[in-house]
This record gives sequence, structure tokens and C-alpha cells, in this order.
Amino acid sequence: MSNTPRKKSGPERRSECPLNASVEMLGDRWSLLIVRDMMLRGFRSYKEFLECYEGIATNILADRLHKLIANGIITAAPDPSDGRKLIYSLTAKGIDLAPVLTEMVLWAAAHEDTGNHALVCQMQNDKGKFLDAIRERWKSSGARRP
Amino acid sequence: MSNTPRKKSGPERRSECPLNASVEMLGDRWSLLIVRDMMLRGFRSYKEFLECYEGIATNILADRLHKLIANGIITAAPDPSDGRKLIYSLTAKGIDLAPVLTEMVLWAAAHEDTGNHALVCQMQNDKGKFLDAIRERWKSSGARRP
DNA sequence: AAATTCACTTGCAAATTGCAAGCAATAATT
DNA sequence: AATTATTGCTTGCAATTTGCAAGTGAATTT
Repeated sequence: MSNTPRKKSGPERRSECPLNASVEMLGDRWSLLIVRDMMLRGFRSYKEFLECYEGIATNILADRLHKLIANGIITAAPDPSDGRKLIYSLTAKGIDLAPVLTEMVLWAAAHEDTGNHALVCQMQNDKGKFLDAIRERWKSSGARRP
Repeated sequence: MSNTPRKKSGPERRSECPLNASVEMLGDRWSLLIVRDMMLRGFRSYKEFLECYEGIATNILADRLHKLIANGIITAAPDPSDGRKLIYSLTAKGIDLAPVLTEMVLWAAAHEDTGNHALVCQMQNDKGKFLDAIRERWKSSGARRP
């Protein structure tokens, strides 16, 4: 886990509990799916996120991207090769969500009848290696599609 | 992780992705907080859940408890010593959420200014031991307040 | 110059949330 | 035995959030 400075005097929270902080930042039906698409599918642009398997609406996507930026989980930068595009990237904080994502995937895979067995097996066989690979791919912001 | 039978032909999901399954079951502002209160604070009754730090509304609590039951994460049984009460318990599936909870707590604690440092330190110092302790406490449904 | 693509925004209906109040069943108190 | 309190909800209703469809404007391609 990387050590970025903690947010001081941040947004008003319902409680001081760290789990509640996570839930307030990520506890909805879309935010983690966007992070998934960045981390696992290498998505970087608004248009790509729209293609997510679950079919997010355009206004919700824009809203969630803003909130993820506000929470320091992703950043947006103009694409130098196309002035219309923004390139979204995971911050260190965003990359640190990899263990959360992994545990959620393993939990669902263990108890529900879900797909993407290749990913699940990879996670099961060597969780540490899988996490290292994700961190490696995003080092120096040079992520490419897997 | 325990091996309960997977749900077959379960509820309609937006996609087959295991992360999406988790998000559909847990991706709201309350469900995981209820699980936290059971797992970490030993709460077992409706009234106790109402006392959660974040102040859940009565109708939302009833709704979330029903959904957690429907998803096989908790169960409800009448209290033999008080006919008004129901005793809620974590299922094996619910106990298996401990790693998810742990990673979410550690992530928020690393990146936000949150409280409950005792819990966080305990998780940081020996994650495995902490998880074992939770599983042990819930073994044979004999959980008691920590 | 015209058409297309991209990243949104806007309107509006439907669903969800949150607050306050009420209610039936059981338990405790007088 | 009658009254009061507690428990686990449900109901009504207003406010917020979500989701769909249809724009909009700047940048790019043709």
C-alpha cells in the first residue's frame, strides 16, 4: 500500500468509522464498476466507460467520474492527441483499491454463480502476484490495455 | 473461506461479473454497515442496529435486513427468551465478508482521516489473526459481544 | 464546408431514501 | 388484572437520486 498524505478536515461524514468512509465514497451501484474497468480492462475515456457491461447512463457516468475525482481516486487530463478527449487515470489511492476489488470478486465467486472464471482463478491461485501485476501496470501512469 | 453451495439460477443480474454481483448485493450506503455492526460490535437485534453510529432510518433498516436475508448473508430466528425479539446471525457467506470489510477499512484508514485506530492497528499488525478471531467468534453461531 | 465524434448537459418520469408517526404483539410493572 | 413500556416493524409523504431520451457545443474527420 502506498503512502499518500491523508485528507485532513475532509468532507462531513456520518461517522468517524473507516468502513463508513469507504461506503460513502464507494457505496453505490456504479463507482466500483468504473474502477474495475480502469484497473482490469484498461479503460481510460468516457466513451469506453459507457461500454461497461452493465450499461451506465451518460449523466450517472459523468456524475460518478466527478465524485471519483473529488475523492482523489482518479484524475482527468486532456488527451494531447485529441482535444475532445479526457484521459482518466487511477491515482495511488485508486490503485490501492485493488485488494478491495479482489476480495469482493473472490467473495461473490465463492458464493454466487458468476462468470469470468479466468480472472477468478488468477486471483485465487496467487492473490499477491495478481495485485503486484496491477500495481506494476499502473506504475508511472503508463497503463495499457491488458 | 468456507464452501457453501453456490446459488443457481439466482436473481437477474446486470452482468455476469462477480464484482457486479457483490455491488448489487452490498453496493449501497447501509448494508455493509449492518454487517460491520454484527461482525465487530456483536449486534444481533433490530434495536441494536438502530443505534448504529450513522443513524439508519427504521424503514431502511427493515428493508436492508430483508435484503441481506434474501441474499443469504444473514438469518433471523425468534429469541426464545423474548417473543418480541428476533435474533439476527451472520451466515457462513456473511462471515466470509470479513476480508472485504478488512480491506475497505484498511483502505480508508490509509487514505482518509478516520477514527477507531485500535481496530485499524489490529488489522494492520496481523490481518490473518484478526480474520481468524472473527471466524472463531462466530463458529457454531455462538457469537458474543467482544 | 459538412458530417461525425466526443464528452457531456438538460428535462422529466420513476424509483429510492429519509423522516415522523402509527401499530400490533409481547413483556414488565403496578 | 390492568396499565405501561418495549420491540420490530409498517405507512404516508416529501425530498433526493436514478435512469432514459434528447439535446449541445467543441474538436476532428471527410
